[in-house]
Amino acid sequence: MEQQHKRSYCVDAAWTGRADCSHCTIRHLMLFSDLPDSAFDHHLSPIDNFIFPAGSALFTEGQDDGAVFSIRRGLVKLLSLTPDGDQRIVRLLGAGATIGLEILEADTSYRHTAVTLNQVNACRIPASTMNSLRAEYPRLCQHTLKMLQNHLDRADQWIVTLGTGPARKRVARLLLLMLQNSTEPAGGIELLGRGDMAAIIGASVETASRIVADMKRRHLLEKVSGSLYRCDAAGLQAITDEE
Amino acid sequence: MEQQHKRSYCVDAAWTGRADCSHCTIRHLMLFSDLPDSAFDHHLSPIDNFIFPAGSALFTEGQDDGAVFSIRRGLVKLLSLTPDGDQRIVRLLGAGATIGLEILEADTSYRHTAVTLNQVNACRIPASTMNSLRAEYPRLCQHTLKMLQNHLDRADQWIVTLGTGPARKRVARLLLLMLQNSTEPAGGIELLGRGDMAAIIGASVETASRIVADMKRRHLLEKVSGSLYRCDAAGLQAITDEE
DNA sequence: CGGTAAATTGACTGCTCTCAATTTACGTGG
DNA sequence: CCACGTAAATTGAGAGCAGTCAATTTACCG
Repeated sequence: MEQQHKRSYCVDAAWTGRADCSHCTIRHLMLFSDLPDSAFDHHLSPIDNFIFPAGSALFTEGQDDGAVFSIRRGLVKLLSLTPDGDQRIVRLLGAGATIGLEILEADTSYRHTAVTLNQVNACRIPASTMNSLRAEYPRLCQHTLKMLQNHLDRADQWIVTLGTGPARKRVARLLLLMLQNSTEPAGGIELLGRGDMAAIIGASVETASRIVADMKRRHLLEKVSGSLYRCDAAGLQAITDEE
Repeated sequence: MEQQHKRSYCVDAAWTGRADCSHCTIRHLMLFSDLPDSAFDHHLSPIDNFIFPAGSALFTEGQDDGAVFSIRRGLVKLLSLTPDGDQRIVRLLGAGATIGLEILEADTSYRHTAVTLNQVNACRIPASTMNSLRAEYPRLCQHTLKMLQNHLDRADQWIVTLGTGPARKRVARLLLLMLQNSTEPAGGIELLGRGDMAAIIGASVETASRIVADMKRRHLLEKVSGSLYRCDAAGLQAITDEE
């Protein structure tokens, strides 16, 4: 477990304009999928759309921006500090996920630091807007429950599949997991940095690197371009099933 | 990681009678703390109170009893299966916790197997009762959100404090965690079985046993009676802070 | 093309796992 | 209350896995 230097993440997000939820192309999987178009007509606090470059922080642990973020495109990691001062990634979230829901409870702050892994398009929804909408549309509360439950399921799966067994199996399971959620065609995924992999499976950077390098040599991973790799799902599955 | 044989847990729970929520002595921390007394006057489906002996299953992964359980006394472990077929404990829950909330979402089954670690007193609340109460009292939905968020916080903490670092530190953190939640006086805790500890920290039974035995020799743990031990919080803290 | 950060590799140490053997604890029946 | 049987806990020995420290190599950005 290496001691990661706490770097300050840049926050030079580009404001893309006021969000137009009623015409959102992916509203079916978003936070407001249940609400009628009329719900978006008048708010006190506006919903804004941003594009964050890779490596920027949407929010920081302990802070309270008073807003949740709904991810439209890209990948976000949630970081927690270990007792030793290292950072551990406790979740990876992509399009359709809503993060920072914890601040809907009064007098709380963000539980994690949320950092983008690539270019991310996300809407910032003030907590006050959520609260007023919830008063008007009880179904929103139901939907929020569903999303929290989804986070919980992911957290439990994280413990069981990425926190158990030898490092090689954990990496293989991580790659298979990313393959499932990948938007790339034909078994392609954006390979994470070794430091991020290490912070996910709870191992050192060197261990993560050795395992990935070995998988490349065995042609379980083949470089396509940049960080895009095509991977052998059957071969990876064989690793998780070993013994 | 040892291959645990799937034993069938006994389910010989004793029915203690119809629950009387309006006179519940610990209602302030229970599921229905927000509701007025009048809410409990008439339900289609009854709320029952049970006493489960140690080692019995409240519910099983994949099953759907259509009820949540509110724990009044005792300790419950939530088990998940790893890809290797072993079992991993993903949460420990005591008085005031409500488990099985996932079945409130339509057409789902329990995500874990819930097994009692000692004698447990719990109320069984049918999902239908929850749903009708929620329609009547919007605050219940709020409160359910709060409880789910609490589960999520515990899961994240689990990953970070019990899934990271060398085994000795994990055990020390586990003991400190149990000490916090302990109802025993003066640093006393009910020590878990080595198998359970191993399933929590993700190590073999032998490793857990060696660490605990060593802690006893170093007088960080002193037997009081049965599985009740008094532990040296400062000494344990020193272990988590090592290096 | 240089400069920096990331990835890889090597060497070595220490931790954890597995397999096996005891030892201890506990509930049951005599 | 004691003997017995079973399950849990402990301990030992050896192999393999993972961590650390340090050196290179590679990738990427002006």
